[in-house]
Amino acid sequence: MARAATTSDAFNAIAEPQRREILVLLRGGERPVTELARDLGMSQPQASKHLRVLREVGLVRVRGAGKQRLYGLDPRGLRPVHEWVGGFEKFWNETFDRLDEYVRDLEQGKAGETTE
Amino acid sequence: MARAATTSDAFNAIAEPQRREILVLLRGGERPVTELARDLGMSQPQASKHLRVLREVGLVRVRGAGKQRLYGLDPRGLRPVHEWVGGFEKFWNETFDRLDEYVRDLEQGKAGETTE
DNA sequence: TAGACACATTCCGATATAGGCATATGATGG
DNA sequence: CCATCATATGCCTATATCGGAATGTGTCTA
Repeated sequence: MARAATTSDAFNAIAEPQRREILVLLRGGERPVTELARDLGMSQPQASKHLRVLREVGLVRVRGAGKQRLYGLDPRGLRPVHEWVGGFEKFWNETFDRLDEYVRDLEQGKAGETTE
Repeated sequence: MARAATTSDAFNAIAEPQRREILVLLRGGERPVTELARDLGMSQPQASKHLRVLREVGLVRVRGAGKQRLYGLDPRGLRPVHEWVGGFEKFWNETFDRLDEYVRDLEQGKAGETTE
């Protein structure tokens, strides 16, 4: 079995840096494909392909505007990711002291061990 | 060019569901490989491989404890992900009304368009 | 030192990329 | 209807998986 499809969920979709950049750009408002491609220094086909993936996982919406197709953000798709990661937040805030101590223990190896 | 390595960063590492499950389990404390494998219904080699990836991106630490190797969470590696996704948070809270309106526009297509 | 137990690594096969390039599809204006 | 501009898709190559099976490495303990 190979790696899961990038279209399987938002986690896979945002694993690709260029797709993340697209999403960031779209925070500024809707944009046509060509503009995205130019601003991100990628080919138009690549931009279209990335946008297809983002569309399939529901992170982006399209609407036609004359000849152009304007892509806009649909950030709701990121909620699952935000929530999942949020489940770890307390580990680097609230409990930061204990965490540091904990990691230090791991590094030194309470039973003698390399952190690697 | 193929897809980026799963070890390239946390985003890629957590794209795999089983690795996310491992991290969730580790929130409860350190665990040896076999236990993780058993609890997640995967083979020991698979568990080891996933743990290797998580280790390489710094999401997990190991320490030897006798025959066993205890894996523990290092949630700091998730901060970049949390922060990146957090940049979109306002889009589904603060501005939720405007967002809904916005998405509705996209769906109907101000210029007549299918959302697809 | 040998045997057992815990874990890591290697080899294999099947698959899904990301990117480049060429080309098809779509909508607009004349 | 045709030329044009904006996008989408198809084809191809190289690569990095994920999973299974077998095997290597490391660490006790008798």
